[in-house]
Amino acid sequence: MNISEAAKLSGLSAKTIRYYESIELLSQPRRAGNGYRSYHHGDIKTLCFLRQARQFGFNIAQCRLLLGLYKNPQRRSGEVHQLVSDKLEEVDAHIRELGETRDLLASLVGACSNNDEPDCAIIDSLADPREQVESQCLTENDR
Amino acid sequence: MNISEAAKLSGLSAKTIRYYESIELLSQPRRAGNGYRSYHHGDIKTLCFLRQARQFGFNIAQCRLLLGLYKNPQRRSGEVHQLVSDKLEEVDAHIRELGETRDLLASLVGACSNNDEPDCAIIDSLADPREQVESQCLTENDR
DNA sequence: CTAAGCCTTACAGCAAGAGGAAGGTCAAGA
DNA sequence: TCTTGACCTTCCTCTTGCTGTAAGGCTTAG
Repeated sequence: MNISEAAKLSGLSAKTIRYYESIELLSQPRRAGNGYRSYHHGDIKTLCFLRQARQFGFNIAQCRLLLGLYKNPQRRSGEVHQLVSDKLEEVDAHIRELGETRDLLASLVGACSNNDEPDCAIIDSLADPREQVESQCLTENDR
Repeated sequence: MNISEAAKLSGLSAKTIRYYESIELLSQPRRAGNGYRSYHHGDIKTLCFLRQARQFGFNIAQCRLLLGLYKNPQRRSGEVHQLVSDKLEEVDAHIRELGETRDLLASLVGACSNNDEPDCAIIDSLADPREQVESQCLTENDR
């Protein structure tokens, strides 16, 4: 099948498939007589694997590792497990961080008088140099 | 004061300050006789404003809007409120999405036998083309 | 014969800076 | 006075993960 069919089945775009090939994340596919790329069932599974790994937040380097394990019949499942649980922790940390950001945003939203007057607690708070000092001291002390 | 002092006080890097100037997010600062950029108290507040806005997840275009409101004594606080509550919603949506990703990752981690054998439920699941069909149908139906 | 709809390669550009080269300036110490 | 180190300047390239576009070739239907 041609690249657009492979794209449809895998959920990646044709552009993305060619890009993965260009950075050697994917190996060169077979070519039909006219030079068109030709994909088969196993290729589609690989493409799906990459799409899902990317959706889970693995970057290209990590996808390379995962793909190596996928292709390796002698892999140890413990290695896969490690990569995935590391990612889980990373996502958890990101969620916590975003949660703090959300809470701060919510407190800004609550403090603003939200009318036609120029006075605005949000503006005041954003421009306040002190908003940074504490957290900077904290991170410095952390080290 | 010179740029590195302004950087320290604002929490931005000197690189970033120059970059903001190059994209005209910041106006040209005064220059000392030797050509060095020279910053004063009001500049520091502006820099802090930008640092905080970026930390809250506003992109450069949004920072431009916010900065316009900051500099405008005739602003209506309602406009600021709108921008910030939109961002709050955006962050909320992002958190929900990441939450789903985390749950899926956690289920993968739980399903893996995590040992020296090659059999791995994670690998199988990632390569499974069906994992995509439902969500794709959903998004298509949504339109 | 032509038009649409595929396919190919190759180059440019996006955000939001970080890193580094090459050179000018300034203040302190030998 | 000379040097050394820490600043500062501009300019250029690199990053990540693609997406857009140009210019051209193949295929199939009317």
